[in-house]
This record gives sequence, structure tokens and C-alpha cells, in this order.
Amino acid sequence: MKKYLTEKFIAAFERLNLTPETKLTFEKPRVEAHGDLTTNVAMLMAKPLRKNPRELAKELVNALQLESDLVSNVEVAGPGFINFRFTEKFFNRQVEQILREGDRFGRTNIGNGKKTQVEFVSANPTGPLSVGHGRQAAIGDTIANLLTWTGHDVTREYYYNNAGRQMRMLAESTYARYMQLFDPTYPFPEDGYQGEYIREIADLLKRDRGETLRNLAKEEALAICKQVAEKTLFEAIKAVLARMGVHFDVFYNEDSLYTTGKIQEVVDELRRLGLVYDQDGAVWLKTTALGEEKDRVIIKSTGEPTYRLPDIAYHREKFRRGFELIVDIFGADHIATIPDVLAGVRALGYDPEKVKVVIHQFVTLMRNGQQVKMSKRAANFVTLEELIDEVGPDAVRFFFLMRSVSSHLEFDLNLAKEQSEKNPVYYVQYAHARIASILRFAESEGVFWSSDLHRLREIDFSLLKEDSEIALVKLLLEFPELVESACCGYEPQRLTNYLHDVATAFHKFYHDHRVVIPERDLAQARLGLCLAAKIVLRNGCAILGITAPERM
RNA sequence: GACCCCGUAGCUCAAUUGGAUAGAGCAACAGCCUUCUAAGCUGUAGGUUGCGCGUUCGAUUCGCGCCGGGGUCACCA
Repeated sequence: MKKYLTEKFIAAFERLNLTPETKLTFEKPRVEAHGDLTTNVAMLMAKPLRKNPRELAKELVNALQLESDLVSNVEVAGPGFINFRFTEKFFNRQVEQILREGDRFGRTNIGNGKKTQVEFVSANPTGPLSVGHGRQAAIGDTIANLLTWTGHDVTREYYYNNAGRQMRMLAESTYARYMQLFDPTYPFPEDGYQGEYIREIADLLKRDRGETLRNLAKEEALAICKQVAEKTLFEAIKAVLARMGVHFDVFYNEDSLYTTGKIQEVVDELRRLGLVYDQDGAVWLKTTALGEEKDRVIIKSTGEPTYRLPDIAYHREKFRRGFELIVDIFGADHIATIPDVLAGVRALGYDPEKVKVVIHQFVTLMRNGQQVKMSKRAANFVTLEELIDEVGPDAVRFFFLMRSVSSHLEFDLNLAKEQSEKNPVYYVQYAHARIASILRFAESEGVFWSSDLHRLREIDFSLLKEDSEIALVKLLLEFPELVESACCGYEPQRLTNYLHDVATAFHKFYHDHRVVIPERDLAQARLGLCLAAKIVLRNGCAILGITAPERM
């Protein structure tokens, strides 16, 4: 549609001897009465040419030479918009294209095979995933899907740290709980992990190893505690993610950056660049020389690095591994760490523009209109697993994706569980199931063939003329472009909104017109439209990572 | 104090990335099932887009300044 008009405009510019420096864009007007597509190019060109925008628009329209069987109306409107309305034929002949492309409809190749990494979740194995991690998992996985659909070569990566203070505390906590099984007065570390899951791991240790840990030296026992706790927690994390349909290609261990000398390399190189100095027993990065407010410590006086150093080394490895686009999904609490890492990357000679950081805001759970209070310290927070148990994986993913990532998300547990049209997940899925039901019925009546693409050309889609038919067709045709823009802006909520619109358009069509009717030709055209809608809903759900049920 | 996100219908949020008359869903009210799934559809009502300047043909969108909510500013991650 846009391509067609673009070609016509370029020809028109030549005829008028114009060489426009402004961009030629078309968009769908908000108001239906303004046509199917509109362009503001006359308004943009008018100023440098010192012409009246409406006059210029009229000249352009006269030079366009459009086919009248494809474009039914062209008009100059408002301050100089040029509005186009296409014929039913123009739209209808593209329905067949949707059916032919099927599972591939909506895929584009703007990514051109670009090697892309999406890093998300990246929680250390010190406890169960929270609902916040769940939002991140849904966002990251869906962005990865969107990138795949737009032709990027995507790697999903989970970065974790199984060394350091947090893991030491995990081991201490587990050890203490284990010892308490034999001696209830055994002291628990002051800022240990309070959660019930630590006791469960301790129980596991006792079951598998009996009292053997008590007889070991503490350091030795701690090593076992750490190993068992880490393994148990990681398995739990992966299992929960799997329930959400999230699978990673790479689990990248921070510790490997030390063992392979990558950390030392970064320090040496930054030092050679004169960006590192020693003070108060610590090693500092001269972030002020890189445009930051203050210098930052990268190695503490204890000899332990701060998170910045491995993060910089890790991002350097991302570049070295050949990624041309690096997408980091972080929670809002990590926002302050980003400038340091990007500054480090730039100092090491890599282009920080290739790193796209998606920051998402927090989640609050609402139950019966009340906020569910959560405290990680008291360990009375709702875990992601509990949330999935309560509302199901589809609702979890859809709800996490409904809002723009930069907005706080209010998760209404009552609504998510409700099996009615109020619940947007069911609303969208129901449209899909309803279509499936119609197709089954049609097949049982012998009206349709569900899997014979060769017979497509027998369908006369020009029979689709009713308002709600055409409205649905137009909306379906927007799908590929919508996938692109949702991808480019890293805005999954555009897709959930769009699918809701598609469902609405379908339900309205269903309500207005019966599909399986005696007029065989029209019945087949409508069934073709149903199938096209089903394809868009199914493909959209696939990107969102939710199921598209055949019956409900 | 500095920086980041948010502020849109009573509530939760959209808004084609600067477009024409700001839209959905809840909640409220009034209707629609001998029919392919009523988990659906239709209608009514609801607004000075937090406030004020500015940029321009045009601002919910961009810039500046206020006000309000959340977050971050470690030799924690």
C-alpha cells in the first residue's frame, strides 16, 4: 500500500521537477473519514519552496496518475494533507496473500540477519524468581521474538554470578538451617536469606547426606551447601521460566571472566589508557574523563571488584563475540549502573550506540482492589511460580506485556483469573477459538477445505464488501508493519493492543454476518477472511508467547 | 540536592513516534441469544491530556520551569 504510493510519488516529483529533501511518509489517519492513508509531504515541502501547502498538494495530486480501480479517492484536506482511499479490490486481493504466507505472515527482513543478543532475567541463583523477574522474562522473550520475526539472528542470554558475597551468604544461610536441624539453637547469620526455600534445601541436604556435613570442616561444608543450593535454585528458576515458555540459548557465568583473564585484561587496558588510578587502597575508574559526574571504584580495597568491572568486561565480550546489536533488559533499580558500563565500553573502543538498554518499571499486585504487600527481606513476597499457579502462564505473560515497559504495571489478580470478556487474554484467545469452531463447522458442512492452498484461487474475495468485513481486512493487513514498529521501539504492548483490536474487529464481523451460509461463494470468501484472521491472531500470540487455543 | 521513569475519563492504561474531532477496558446505566461458541455484540454517559511558558502550519508527543507520585545516586548487585 505504502510502497505503491511511494512509487507513484517519486514519479510525480520527477514530472514536476521537484527534488524533495523532506521524508515521504504515509500513515493511517486516526479518523476513518480521512481515508486509508495520508501524507503530510506537501506541508513539509511547502516551506522551503515558499509555496502554499494546499496549492502544492493539489499540484502533486494532479501529477500522481493513480489507477482508478485501486484508488477510489484522493483529496487535499485540512492544512495540506493528501488523503487516499483505496478500493475494496485493493484490499481484498491481499487477503489471499495472508493465507498463502500463513505462519510466515508478519515476518520481514529489516534485521537482515544482524547478529543480536538479548540479555534478560540474569538473576543470581540465590532464591526464587520474583514477579518483577517475570515481567522481565516476558518482555525479554517477546522482544527476542519480535527481533526474530523482523529478521534478526537472535541469541537469548542469561548472565549470572555464582561467586561473591551473595553466594557466600546463600551458603552460610543454608549451612545454618542445616545445622539447626540438629541443634535448634544454632545461630542464623544476621543478614542471611530468610526464605522458606532455604529450609527446604537444608532438608534436602539432610535427606541425601544425613549428618555427614556436621563432621566436615566448616569451609568444606559450606562449599557443599553452596553447590547444592545453587543447583537446586537454578533448576527451580529454569523450571519456572520454562512454564512461561522462556528458554535461553546461553547461560553466561560471570566467574568465567575471571578464570579466563578477561577481567585483568580490561583493567590493564584501561590503565594503559590512563583511565585507572589507585587511591585509598582501591582502584578507581576515571569516569569523569568519560563524561560522568564522579569517578567510580572498580576494585575495592579488599581486592574484590565491584559489579562495574565484570559488567564492562562482559559487554566487551558481547562485542568480541560478534554481536552487532546488544539488547539489555534491566529493572528500574539498575538504572544507575548503565552509564558506567557504557562509558567503559566506549573507552575500550566499542560503539555504545549498538547497546540498547530497555528499562522496565516495577510490578504491583492487586487483589480485591488492595495492593498485595511484599517484602523481600521478610520473605513474604509472592514468587513468580505462585503467580503462575494462580492465574496461568498465558495470563501472566499477556498481563506483563499489556503496558509500556516504562510504566509501572498494576497486575489485577482478580481480572487475570476471570474467565470472561473482561479479561483481555480470554478475549483475544476466544476470538481464535471461535474462528476454529467456525472452520470446524464449515468443514463438517462440506463448505470448506482447511488445508488446500491450491484451491485458494477459486475464492472470490471481491465479494467481501460489508463495513465490518473491510474493517477486519484492513486491520489484518497492518500486522507486518505493526510487528516492525513494536520491534524497533522495543514496545511489546503495541502488539497486545493490536491483537485486542483484531479480536474486536473479528467479533464485530461475526456478530454482523453469518459465515456458513447457503451462498457458497460468499461463504467461502468469508471463511477465507476467518482463516486470515486466525493466522494473524495465531502469529501474534506466538510472538507474545501465549497459546492460541482451538477450543475454549 | 543530582539524575531517571510516570502524570491522559471515577479506576487501569492506549494513542500509528509531531498530525486533523485524544481512544480502549473496567466500573455505571440501557438494550441484543430458536442461529457458525453470549468467554460475544450495540448504545448512553464520562476530558482544559498536572500547571505555565516556548519551538511551528500543528504539541498528549519536542525544549525549559514549576507541582505531585515512584525509583536510583556504595569500596551491594
